[in-house]
Amino acid sequence: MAKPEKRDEIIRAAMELIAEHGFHGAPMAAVAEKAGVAAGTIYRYFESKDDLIRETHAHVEARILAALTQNYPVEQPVRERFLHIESKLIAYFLESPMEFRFMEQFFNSPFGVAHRREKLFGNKEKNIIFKLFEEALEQRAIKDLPLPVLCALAFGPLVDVCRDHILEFIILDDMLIEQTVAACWDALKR
Amino acid sequence: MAKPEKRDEIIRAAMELIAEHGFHGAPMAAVAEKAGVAAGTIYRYFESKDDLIRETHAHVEARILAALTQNYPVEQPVRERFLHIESKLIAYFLESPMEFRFMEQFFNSPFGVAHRREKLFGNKEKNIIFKLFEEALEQRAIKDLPLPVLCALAFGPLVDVCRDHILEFIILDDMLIEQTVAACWDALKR
Amino acid sequence: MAKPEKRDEIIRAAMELIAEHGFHGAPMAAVAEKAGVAAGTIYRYFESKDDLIRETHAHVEARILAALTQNYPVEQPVRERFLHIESKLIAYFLESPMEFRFMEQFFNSPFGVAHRREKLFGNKEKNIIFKLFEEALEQRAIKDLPLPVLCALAFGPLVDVCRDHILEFIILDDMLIEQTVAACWDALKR
Amino acid sequence: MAKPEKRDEIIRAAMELIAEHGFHGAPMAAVAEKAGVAAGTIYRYFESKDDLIRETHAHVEARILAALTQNYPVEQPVRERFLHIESKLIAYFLESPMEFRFMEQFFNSPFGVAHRREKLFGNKEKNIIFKLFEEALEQRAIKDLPLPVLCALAFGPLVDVCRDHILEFIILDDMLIEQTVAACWDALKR
DNA sequence: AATGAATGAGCTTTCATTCAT
DNA sequence: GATGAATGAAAGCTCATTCAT
Repeated sequence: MAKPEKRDEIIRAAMELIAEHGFHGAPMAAVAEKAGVAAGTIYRYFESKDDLIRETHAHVEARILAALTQNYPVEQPVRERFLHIESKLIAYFLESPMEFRFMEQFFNSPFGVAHRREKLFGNKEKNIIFKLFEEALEQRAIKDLPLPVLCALAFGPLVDVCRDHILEFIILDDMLIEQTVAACWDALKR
Repeated sequence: MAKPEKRDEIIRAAMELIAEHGFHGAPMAAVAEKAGVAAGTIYRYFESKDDLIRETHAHVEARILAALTQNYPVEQPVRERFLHIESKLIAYFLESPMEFRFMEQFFNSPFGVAHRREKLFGNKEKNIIFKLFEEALEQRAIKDLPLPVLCALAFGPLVDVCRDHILEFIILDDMLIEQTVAACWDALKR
Repeated sequence: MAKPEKRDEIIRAAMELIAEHGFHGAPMAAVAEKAGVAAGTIYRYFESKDDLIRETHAHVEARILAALTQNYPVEQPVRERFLHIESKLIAYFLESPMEFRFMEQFFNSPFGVAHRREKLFGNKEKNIIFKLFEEALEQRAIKDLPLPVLCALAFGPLVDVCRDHILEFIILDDMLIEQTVAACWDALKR
Repeated sequence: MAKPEKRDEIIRAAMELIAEHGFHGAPMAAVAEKAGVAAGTIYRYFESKDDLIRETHAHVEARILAALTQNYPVEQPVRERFLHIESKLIAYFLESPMEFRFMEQFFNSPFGVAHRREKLFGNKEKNIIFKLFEEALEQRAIKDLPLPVLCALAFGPLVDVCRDHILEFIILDDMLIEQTVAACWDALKR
């Protein structure tokens, strides 16, 4: 197996184990076995378990961002672009429940807090979502609230309904997805 | 120290350690030290670590429910009652950030999933929130959506903004709280 | 409850718990609960767990010796007396499986070794069995072997069959008991 | 140290500690230290302490069986074969007192009971001893008694005298061994 | 570069014993 | 005398990480 494939296998194994069993339930030996490598090999690609977790997160985040960006209707009004992002995100999570569960584990941990802090206050380039909200604010299309509050209104319910679907508390069909996304827009719009 | 005080001290210690460091940042030895008892003493009050966690959750949940119920405006329209609950909940969380963080850890764990499943599908008496949503649905005051979705719209953003406040990503003043709660209502209302 | 009754209750509780679950499975707290006293109370009657075990053994041993001595046919030939002892012993063990199991636990432990050493080499008065063997040796009724070997031939099989009966590997009826005892005599007799 | 040697060292350490101090005088840390490995290492070779004990027993049992089978006089009458087995067994135990004491601990424990039950009622191939007794029964060379009773008569005294020798209550010289074995045969023979 | 056996600190839990009431 | 809550050492076991091969 060539080098980058091995790295990917390790990340995939870590992601699935963490998604299913939490950080606790993903010992390095189990990650190694699932990835088809020796335990020591992981340490050639990642400095430590923490590093592996952060890199796994970066990997998943990149895939999610790619999914959101695909067919992004740049030319359309903010409302349409918002609905696009929300729908794509829900669709992605429902198709990739492992990645969803991994992200939940990640955010609900010291890693996630550090990551959000960096995103909000660091000097990294703003992502597509932040840009959309800023444009919407300028156009006075949405309520004049701080970015974190807008994110909360837009994504808080979305994440909750995805979780409930994955846990089989509800069944999210197209109709319900549309209604949920519309309700989130109601929360945001002026 | 009398018996119930010791139990309370242990619960408080567990709650704070779990809030700050998660379940695996809260070894029983640390809980014991923080509570000012010997490690073995915990097992006079709780069968196991799992039991301690569940009892800690029950303790916090009872306190939250008490806070919501206090001065609950039974006679007023559903919208006012909804605003009451949301405001009280935010107020409680901001005053008790440890309890908030504990609840987050709890819900994001096998305990939390089991607890929600029981709440949704078990035969326990419906709580004040479920009752309010059902009344609101009957009056056609809110969108006709499944209970879990309504909860997501009402509490998803609320929890997010509380977390952001506690992590000092934003500062939730009275004005901002009011606006956030109003936005949640916008998401729900027909 | 008067003092000696309490002591007896503790001994009975210890005996039964040790018989059923071994020394491991008889924590002092369980002994106390079974005896209907507080944990600390045991230490008024016995210095330590070891002491309790030794006293429990002495208690059971005395009861067994009493059973053997009852109706002991002093006037009859050694063979008849031997058969009496063997039969009484088997009868006692089958009626009191708890005591049998306790004795097995006891002998198979450091306590038991010390106790036998004391019995063989100490200056305590010889018991009925030792006296019987010595008389039989004088009369040249049995093989000229050291006392421990005679005990082994006489009681080794007996203990084994009692254990097998209690564990339900065999059913010891009167016929089988008689045959077994007779076989033991065959081993001893000249 | 190569892999199988390490496993053997652990078994040897466990066997000796259990022989000398019983199951609860053999904590895993002590076994590890005596074997010259780290505590965790044991768990690479054995699933649990129970597993280690069972494997240690299997190891010792295999060695004993090998000793009995060596030079087994297949062609000779049952009596000679019986005397062979008894003598070899005594010889083996006296040469390997640790293994003898380990086996005593093992049989006097839940493990041993389960093991005997399996041997008596399971469908495993009969061992050399059971086969010998069955042949002897067919030839009407020995008393018509259930297998467990025959075992008791044959091995009960044998085990007792070995124990007494190891504990230095008696000294088993060749003469005494021969006499004891002969006495056991007297118990069995018609 | 890859392996996987070995490590040992750290986890949860038990229990003989003490002592303030 | 009796109580039983409290103690804390010690148990079995796990797992991130290292390193000789």
